[in-house]
Amino acid sequence: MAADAIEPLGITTAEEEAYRHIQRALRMGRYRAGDRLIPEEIATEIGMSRMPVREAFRQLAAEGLVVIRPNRGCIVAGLTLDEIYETFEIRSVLEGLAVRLAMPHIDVEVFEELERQLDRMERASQTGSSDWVVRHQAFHLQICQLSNRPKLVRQIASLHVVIEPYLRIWFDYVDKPASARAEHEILIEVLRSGDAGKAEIVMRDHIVETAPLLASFASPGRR
Amino acid sequence: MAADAIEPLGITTAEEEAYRHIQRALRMGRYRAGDRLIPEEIATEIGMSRMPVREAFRQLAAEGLVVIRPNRGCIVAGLTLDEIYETFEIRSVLEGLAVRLAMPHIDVEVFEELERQLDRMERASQTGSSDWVVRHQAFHLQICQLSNRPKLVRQIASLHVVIEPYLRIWFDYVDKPASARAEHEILIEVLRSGDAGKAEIVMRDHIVETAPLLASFASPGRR
DNA sequence: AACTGGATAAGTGGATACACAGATACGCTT
DNA sequence: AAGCGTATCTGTGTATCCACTTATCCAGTT
Repeated sequence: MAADAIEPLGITTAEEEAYRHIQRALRMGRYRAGDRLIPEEIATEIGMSRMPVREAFRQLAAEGLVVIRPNRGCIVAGLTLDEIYETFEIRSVLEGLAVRLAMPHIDVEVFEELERQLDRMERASQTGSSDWVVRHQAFHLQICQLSNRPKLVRQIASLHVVIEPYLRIWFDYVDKPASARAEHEILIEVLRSGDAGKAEIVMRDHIVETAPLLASFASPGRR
Repeated sequence: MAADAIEPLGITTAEEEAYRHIQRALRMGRYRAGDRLIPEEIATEIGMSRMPVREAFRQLAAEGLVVIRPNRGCIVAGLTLDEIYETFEIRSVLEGLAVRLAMPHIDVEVFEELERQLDRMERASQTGSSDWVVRHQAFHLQICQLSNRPKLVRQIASLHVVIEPYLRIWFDYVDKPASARAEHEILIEVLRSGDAGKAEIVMRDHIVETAPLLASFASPGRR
């Protein structure tokens, strides 16, 4: 099929495309919290009608990236300070669980891969905020995925997306990957120890401790 | 306005109505896993067009209650045994977190209310499975809400909905509210102790321990 | 001058009709 | 009987229209 040549892997429905398009924009912080997302506008931007865009809105709303108010359209969700904390709290227990469950599936190759990830993270930190945030997420998800719990990983990934714009801002202001490297080395260290319970605690602490640092900076607009 | 008299609180858009309608049916176990949900059918059932139904599907899919496969429509999501376990694992850490954060907000009135809830649960257990499951969820959510973390409570509630049909089947087969009462009394007891860390552990154990009991019964169809 | 009220404009939510593509099922050919 | 092609069905996307809510603005009133 000719279509196959153009889109090699995966069927790209219009709704999927709209979803990806808007999500990318939100992750990159292109919109600010409270901005209205006009279906008409986005539809013409991607070259489709309003319906798939509306359906993409629903999906994004379910993930907490936007808020749909009846008859008043779709606005970009902004996290209050409390909500940022809350998100990190939730992340901490979910990723803590993930790392505990991952422990039995960890072998030597994993550590090599994680070290490589850390190197990539450090290199990316010199390139710019975007790359570092992406690599940082990849590092965390890499560990979580070893738990072999698809739904759990999915929820964690979803939370990462929600806080991504805030992480970017944070990075741009403080440029703090130096200590980040050390912190993540500690994570790998506890994985090496083989103590699942301890790993869970370390992961939880690691996550909640970064929350106040991040929250101390102005969030990209409030509700 | 006359409309106010008919619908006293909250604007009920058609999409909202479709969502509630389908969700209720799914919670009650009216459909079995793998059943196809035909937009046309449901639309005429509630008296609206297919469009709001389609959007309701999206929302339900985001919550994991249904699965939308491209060009192949919407089917009721079934949980495999592994997925039931996984859901309980996630619930355990989230509700554990909730109860830990709830601890500072607990006072005397709370215990009175929780005891009343337990009584209602026990009375409901004689009425039938439906009532007991609802009361049981209410009891858990009551505690979680004290954490004052809206997003966290929302996620927990969403997980409750997903496992609700399985809880109903479980109840119908074993009728075990007797030991359930004792277990939940223990929960209240640890809340009284004021030890947040201990409460978290007790809640986590309470939840994961019920999973294997529930999973030992046939789930309502598989994927 | 500030506040309230209504008129008007804009945008969302929903209905309907239609075109297209993928999936399933059936029947045909070999 | 197995493989293949076709037919039909259904889901997805587009276009258009309408109703209703919300938002804006201007004028009138106090």
